[in-house]
Amino acid sequence: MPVTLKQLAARARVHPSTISRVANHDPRLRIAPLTRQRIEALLRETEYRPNGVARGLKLRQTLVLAVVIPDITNPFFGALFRGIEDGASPRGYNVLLCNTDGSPQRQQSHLESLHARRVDGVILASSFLKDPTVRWLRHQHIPYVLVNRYSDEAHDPFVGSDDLHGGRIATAHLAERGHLRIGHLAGRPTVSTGLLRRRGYLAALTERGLSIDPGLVAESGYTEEGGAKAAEHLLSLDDRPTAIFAVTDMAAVGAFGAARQMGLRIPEDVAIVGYNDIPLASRMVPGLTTVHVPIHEFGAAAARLLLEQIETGEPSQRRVIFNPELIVRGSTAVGAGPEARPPVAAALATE
Amino acid sequence: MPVTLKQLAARARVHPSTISRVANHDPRLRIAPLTRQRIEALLRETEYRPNGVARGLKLRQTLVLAVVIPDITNPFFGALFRGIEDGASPRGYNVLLCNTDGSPQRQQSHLESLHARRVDGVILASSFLKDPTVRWLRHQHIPYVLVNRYSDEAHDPFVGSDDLHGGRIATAHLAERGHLRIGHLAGRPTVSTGLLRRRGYLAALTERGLSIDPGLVAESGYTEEGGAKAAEHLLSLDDRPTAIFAVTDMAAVGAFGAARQMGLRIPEDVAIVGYNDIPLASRMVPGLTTVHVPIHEFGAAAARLLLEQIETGEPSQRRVIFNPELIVRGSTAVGAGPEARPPVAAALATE
DNA sequence: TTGCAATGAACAAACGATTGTTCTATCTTA
DNA sequence: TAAGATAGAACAATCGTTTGTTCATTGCAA
Repeated sequence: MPVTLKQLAARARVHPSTISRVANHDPRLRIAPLTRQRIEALLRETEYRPNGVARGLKLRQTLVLAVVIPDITNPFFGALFRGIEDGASPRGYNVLLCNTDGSPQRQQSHLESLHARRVDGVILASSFLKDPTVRWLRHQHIPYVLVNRYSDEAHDPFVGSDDLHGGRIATAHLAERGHLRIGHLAGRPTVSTGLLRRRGYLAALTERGLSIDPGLVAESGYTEEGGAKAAEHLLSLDDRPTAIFAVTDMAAVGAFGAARQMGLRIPEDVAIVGYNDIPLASRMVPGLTTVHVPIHEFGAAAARLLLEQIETGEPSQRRVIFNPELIVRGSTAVGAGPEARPPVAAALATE
Repeated sequence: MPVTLKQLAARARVHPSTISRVANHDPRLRIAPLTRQRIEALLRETEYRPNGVARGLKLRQTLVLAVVIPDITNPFFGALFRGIEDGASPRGYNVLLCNTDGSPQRQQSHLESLHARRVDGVILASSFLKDPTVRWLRHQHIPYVLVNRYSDEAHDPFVGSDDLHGGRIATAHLAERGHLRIGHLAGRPTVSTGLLRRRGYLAALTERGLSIDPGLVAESGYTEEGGAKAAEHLLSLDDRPTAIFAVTDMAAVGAFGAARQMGLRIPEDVAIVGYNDIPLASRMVPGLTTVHVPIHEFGAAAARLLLEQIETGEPSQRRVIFNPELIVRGSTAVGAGPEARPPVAAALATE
């Protein structure tokens, strides 16, 4: 068992409080130089470290944060977590990681457990629009920050990107490449990123005078499997899209697989754009054109916002919005669009 | 502030201990049915949850585990973490995640911090051979399990794969494909996986009667960048290898990039084998031949071993070793080896 | 020598739970 | 009816810190 203040006090023949004051460099402490030296030597010799649990009880702060995400296996959240840890660790915080797999129930039960542990704050990257869990967090006065997805436009501290704009530039890029039938692998409209990127997609179509075909929007969710399924559906349509904007890179990866499976070439037969610019995007062959967002920065900024609230004791409503940026790679290569070579379906359609 | 036992006691006009006993279903409690009902109603009404910090102090257990890894951004560790959480979460544990970036100093400072927090146990996936940090863990009587890498052959509870065998079958596979000059992107010999997979590589060469050329072993570490650099070096040699066994998939991914950069085709000009079978491996083009290990199982087994120690209070020395399995994919495709088409360097060498 | 200010350190009350022990009625039983 | 058993709940110590307050010395000035 690690040494306690009381044991040290016994050895030094002083009161535990005196040891505590020496260890904490209490400025109000008046102490004889010799006594101080004796105690300091003892502290070093025993490598005394205060019991964090007892300290947490007394000081009402645990120096623990929690991060709640859908799935750490998704590279997006790996990078996000690093950003958070890199922001929080130097300030003495440790970080709990909780995966929800997208289940609201697991999210709520994780949060209740975290609350019982008295974590100092929570970063939530798995929130839904109008999420009761977020309201619960607010109601419990637990400091929190939403990241990537928001829940309620105005009231939550939030770090993310302008998803509407991101969806728009991704889709506009495909339109500029000459694509007329652009499909969308969509997130659920109950999630802000899903809703906004879809809106951006629709806005871009309208702005370019392209017709909107609801049949070209397929809900994929944010996973590779979901992306593969939804893409397979779209690409099996009689007049299939010549291009697809996927709500996330992982969905795009699924679409890559589905297209390959169906013998379609990328970008010749179908162009694909993703979202997030995870490291995998640049490693694919061809490279995945995608909307870049500074994932690590998301995490770092979220940590900052959270620590700020913890330190001031005031809930914040600050929103940090990064500007998404299109990164063009091979999956939408020039000269491969429909203007260069009419896709199979288009050719058939002229019969 | 959440409600406390004392406040509830005041409202119910009983002693706090009575509330505690009702809340915990203390079997030794004798209580009037009406009083019990009154208290139970109060507990439900106020949604009382005991303060985990106070509970931790009194019971000397925090229900928190910690996972220490090099970098969660590496997909291997993402899957590992999920395995751990899936094993620990149903038992009421939350899990702290700490990244070391391979630095022994960060590892040690993380562990000291975790110890001060009185985490119930630690899963360490970033240990070195003869790691002073591991000795420190043992000395502090902190329950721990090493995973993937071990530190000291006999004395630590460990979950991993037979790396010697894995390195051997990976290399043997390349030899069977007809490769005579097989390079190795190696891990540092101060890490068990690095050392053993290298030994496996050497053993396979010897067994196949192939000559051992120390110049064909380049230290890459476990990152993509390291793999790229080391591969570039090997592939620039006058008599460059026609095949490469990389110590991990991430290093292999780096090698993929380097080969591409140099205009070499995979597998025609250079065949590549990785290790771990991360999801990325099957998504590469061509698919990456690799040594499969059950990563999620690693995590689940490590959690089991750790919880077992925590519950019995006895340090364990159990070792769970999984059998690695070769997964053959396009990066070592048949008919593309040197017997089918002499690689450039070999052709030049005949001049 | 008395009185008062420093000085140096002990005291004690939290923080919020858990749990062995003790106390006080009430009820049996002889 | 007195003694003992039992039910029902209070008491109190403890986990290891932190921190406002109090207490004893000593030193110095009057």
